[in-house]
Amino acid sequence: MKSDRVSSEHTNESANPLTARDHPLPYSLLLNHPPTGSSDQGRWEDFGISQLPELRRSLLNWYAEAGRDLPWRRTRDPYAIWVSEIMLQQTQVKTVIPYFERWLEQFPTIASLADAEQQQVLKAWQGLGYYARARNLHRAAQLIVQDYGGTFPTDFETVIELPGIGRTTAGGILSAAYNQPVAILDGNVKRVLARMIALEVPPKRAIGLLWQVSTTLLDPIHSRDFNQALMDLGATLCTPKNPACLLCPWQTHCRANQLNMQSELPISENRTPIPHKQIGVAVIWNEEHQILIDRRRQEVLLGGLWEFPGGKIEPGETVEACIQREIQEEIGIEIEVGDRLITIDHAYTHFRVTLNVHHCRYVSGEPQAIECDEVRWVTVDELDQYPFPKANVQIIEAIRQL
DNA sequence: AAGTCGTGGGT
DNA sequence: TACCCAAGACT
Repeated sequence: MKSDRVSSEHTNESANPLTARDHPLPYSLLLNHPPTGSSDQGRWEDFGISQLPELRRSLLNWYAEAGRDLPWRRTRDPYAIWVSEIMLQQTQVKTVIPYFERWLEQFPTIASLADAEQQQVLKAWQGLGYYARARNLHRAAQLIVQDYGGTFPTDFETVIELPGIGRTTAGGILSAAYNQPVAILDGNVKRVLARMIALEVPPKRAIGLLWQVSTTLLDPIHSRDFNQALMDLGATLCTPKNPACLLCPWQTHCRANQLNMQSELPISENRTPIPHKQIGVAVIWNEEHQILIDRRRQEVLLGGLWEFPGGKIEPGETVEACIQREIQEEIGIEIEVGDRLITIDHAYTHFRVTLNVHHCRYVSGEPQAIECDEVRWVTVDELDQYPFPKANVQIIEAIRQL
């Protein structure tokens, strides 16, 4: 276990002045039972001054025993911690670790990242998803070099202005790198706190309240460890399904556990069904046995990545007709649509697609970047050098197996 | 201020 | 299978 678990370079208690009693919870947000008599233990209002030391102590003690040993916890380099925080957005720890290790070898400093080409950066990010994170990380590195001499800033107001860094990520970086008492509210913390106070609305509907709770609970001395501990608690014990309440340091303080409602909380929003789109995709061969690929525009889904051109199949349209039309509209060339290469089903967050991929033969015209940033003829061996989204990597694999 | 933005893991 | 969810930010 780490020896520096309890650190104290930052001792500014006044930075965390809020107490629960300064911000009483509206009764409407509490789950059953009015706050009357002596039977109202566990209400959020009761996490006042007297409760806070015990809550903080018990969590920190648990963390010292059960906290995870993660690569980015072995450093205080704000750049490395920043990279980890960005990669970890909406992404599981297990997925991030290999990307994180490779990233720091390839881009060991802010300056080295700032100097890199965007294509290099996206290639290193390939497979992680949410590619705006990589584009913003790259842009922010260049801003830090330009405006702050390549040194990561230390004040919250400056950090949160950087592209890709919101309130939670700023708090995560500043507490982890400098032990500053800045609260966080990520998915883990939302779930833990929603259960602690038995929040009776979906966390999305009570963001302000949850920030208050996180800020109030935060240990002003051991801020780094406290925030890390809170996230570990959510990731390892206070899990979405089957939380291990018997092992939880806050078991006796948790209102959800008191009410035996830990499996019902937090309340989730009902989602609207997602659409399913049929897409025609062209693998266009020329007489030199090269393939035509295009680079997607920066702002759109998968912005900056390369793809095999194509588009949505209109109602009543055949796959072949769609491909021929899309290539004429988007690239400005004539092709002949041939055999089917592969069919790929892929699920994004807000829709599903079926890629109907066909071999095509180039016929005439000069390829133009009409609805993309760039088009290029490449050999099969050169495809590796370009960043592609996952569904297109599957197409490349199918091509290689020809 | 609801929609948008990827992919992998777990059930 | 299909669905949920993950160290959220941006528009």
